[in-house]
Amino acid sequence: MDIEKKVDVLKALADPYRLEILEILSPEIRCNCHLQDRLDIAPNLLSYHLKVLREAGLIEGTKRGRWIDYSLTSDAPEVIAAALPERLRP
Amino acid sequence: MDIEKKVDVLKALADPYRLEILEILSPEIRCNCHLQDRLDIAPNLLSYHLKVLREAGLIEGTKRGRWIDYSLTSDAPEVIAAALPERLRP
DNA sequence: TGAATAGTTCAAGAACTCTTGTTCCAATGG
DNA sequence: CCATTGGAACAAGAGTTCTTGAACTATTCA
Repeated sequence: MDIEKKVDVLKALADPYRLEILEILSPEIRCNCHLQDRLDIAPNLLSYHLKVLREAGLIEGTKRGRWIDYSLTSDAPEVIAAALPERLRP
Repeated sequence: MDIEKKVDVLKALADPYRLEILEILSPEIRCNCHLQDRLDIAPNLLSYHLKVLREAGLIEGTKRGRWIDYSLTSDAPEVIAAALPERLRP
């Protein structure tokens, strides 16, 4: 993974809303509406943060009628591990 | 670890210079002058980035005459692990 | 079909971080 | 002691990112 990409992933993680979204999504798939209920955040702002996470390759969404089900990507843990300095991976 | 502190740690990681500093320091202690040689960066800017890493608890420096030896803190790996979403720790 | 709703996208401003230039402090060595 | 050197601290500007408000698209349901 090149350094630009590493920085993108780490920047995507480095925000309170986005960390909380990842915590919510980490045990299970959740629709956007569920995130909306839990986060006390404007809809368009939630949308923005979801986009940042999507572009970093950490989450993905599949449309279901009016809603979108978001989940972690299967390789999110690897993506995060690869972004950390080599000898500092926990 | 509270969420503000997690964000601070992740922000500290999310910069190309700082990632490189951590890579350089991860196998061994290095004086500031060595970092200066390797990084092609203004001295005061290096100083700024070292300060960010220091305040995040990832590195520490001990003065040796005119130079400062920087090293990773012993709990840097734990600090990083604690900053990541619980189920996403690699 | 047409109104209402869920979500996204765009643009502008606020807030923050990075970078640069300058100044300051402490240690070295003549 | 005084000039020099390495590093840190501060302030101002540039560049990013976050937040807000408005407009837009797609789906649902009367």
